[in-house]
Amino acid sequence: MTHFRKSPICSNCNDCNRRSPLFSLLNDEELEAINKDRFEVQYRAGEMIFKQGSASSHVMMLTSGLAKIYLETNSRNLILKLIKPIQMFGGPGLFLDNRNYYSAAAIEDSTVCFIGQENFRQAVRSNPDFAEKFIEHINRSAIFTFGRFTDLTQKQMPGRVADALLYLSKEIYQAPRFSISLSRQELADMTSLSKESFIRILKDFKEEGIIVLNGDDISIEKMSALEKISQVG
Amino acid sequence: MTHFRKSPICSNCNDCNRRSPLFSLLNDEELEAINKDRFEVQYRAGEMIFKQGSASSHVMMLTSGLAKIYLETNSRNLILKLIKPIQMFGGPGLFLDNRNYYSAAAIEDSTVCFIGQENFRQAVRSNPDFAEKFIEHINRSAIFTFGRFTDLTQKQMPGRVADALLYLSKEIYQAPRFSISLSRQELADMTSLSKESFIRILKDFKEEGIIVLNGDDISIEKMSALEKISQVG
DNA sequence: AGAACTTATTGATTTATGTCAATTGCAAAG
DNA sequence: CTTTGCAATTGACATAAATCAATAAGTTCT
Repeated sequence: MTHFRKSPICSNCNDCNRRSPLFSLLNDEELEAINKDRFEVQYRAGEMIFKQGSASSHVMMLTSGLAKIYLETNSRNLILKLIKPIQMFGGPGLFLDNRNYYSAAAIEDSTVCFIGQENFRQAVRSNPDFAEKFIEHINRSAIFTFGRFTDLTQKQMPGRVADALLYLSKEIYQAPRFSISLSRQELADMTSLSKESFIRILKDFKEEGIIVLNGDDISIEKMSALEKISQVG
Repeated sequence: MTHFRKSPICSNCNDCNRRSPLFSLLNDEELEAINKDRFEVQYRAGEMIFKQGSASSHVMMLTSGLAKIYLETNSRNLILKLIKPIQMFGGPGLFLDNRNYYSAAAIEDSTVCFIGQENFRQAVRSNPDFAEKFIEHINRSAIFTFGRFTDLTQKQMPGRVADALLYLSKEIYQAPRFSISLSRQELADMTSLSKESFIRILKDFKEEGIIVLNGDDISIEKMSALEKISQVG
């Protein structure tokens, strides 16, 4: 009997199995070992999940809500990606020095499932399919980062704002119309722009009829125009 | 009897064993499988090794020379990192869609050893230590990329030029004095600056006595000043 | 050595983007 | 319903960095 509640969405690891291509490769025994140790923590919007530089002892799955993965620098934060259910995060320091190389924070109220590193590691060792799939996952992350890399270093403001909107629409909310739960500052942090600049471009898009904007409600009216802007940079 | 020559530095995989922490974990059998299939290709300075978007069928080791890994975009190239002997490259598309997500080209005359993907994959599957070490390697790359990411998006010109010089001095040439084999354009591509801007900052450093510059010969006179500039950004 | 190229350097100018400051809008607390 | 505080917006201005154009310095070829 514990006072830590498990989220309704994740009563046991079979839920993750159904939703994550990675865990479905585990056999009963491996799964049970992970399931036995795992625990969940609930975060309020805005709360930090872990901080860059701190010790990293678990692999994490976001089971509800929305979180941001971001790099902290002298001056500002740079949001690398958003995490939605059910996605894994917390990886890079694993198998290395067990430290976090980025920070994570909840954007909406969120639930995170913590999987013991040892169990995870054991699964990698004992299950080659799992190991391959995990490598695939890491590589996919690396490729995603490359994309961000070129986008942020080579495109100018309109292209980057378009990228952010397309990312939110296609990857996160999966709809042309959505109510955004990120602040303007966070949107700017996604694009490595100042919030003022981000707002200005957003206003331009609105005036050009590419989007309809009402506070936090955004509707993309001319998807192809936005894609064009993203491509041109 | 083949007309493809093997490089003197890499007569067989034991050389890589001695030099790469990764391959030393393989047993004789795994090593022999890899050794049997591997082949080497020699590149002249400037030649491309593979191109972003093309099919990726091998893991590669640079056994001699110097190469650049770079992302190609509409407008310019962005050098992600340099590869020197003996380092592995060519990874991200493996275990995924077997395509290259960046380009590679020789900066100096170079030799590349190609390791069949299937053999490599088999080693990952059969040898958990190797798998772990490989994951460690990928994670290290990811972390390196994060560093580049923040450097290029957050620092301004002097900080980025300082980063490039420090990287060349500490990681690549491992000396405070070196003769650079990259063109000014390539140096600019490392920092995501125009070549004119890079040259101007280099000139500033020279005038401030931080470096002595003579064509392609660079001597870092005030290492700590350069580190300071790098940190401040 | 000179011609034809390419690469590096420098200067003048334009442009993109950040910063600072003021105002507005909105939500929580009394 | 007002007050208080914070986020969003807008405008004016400053500055970092790119671009364009001209010259200089090397390279390669003959």
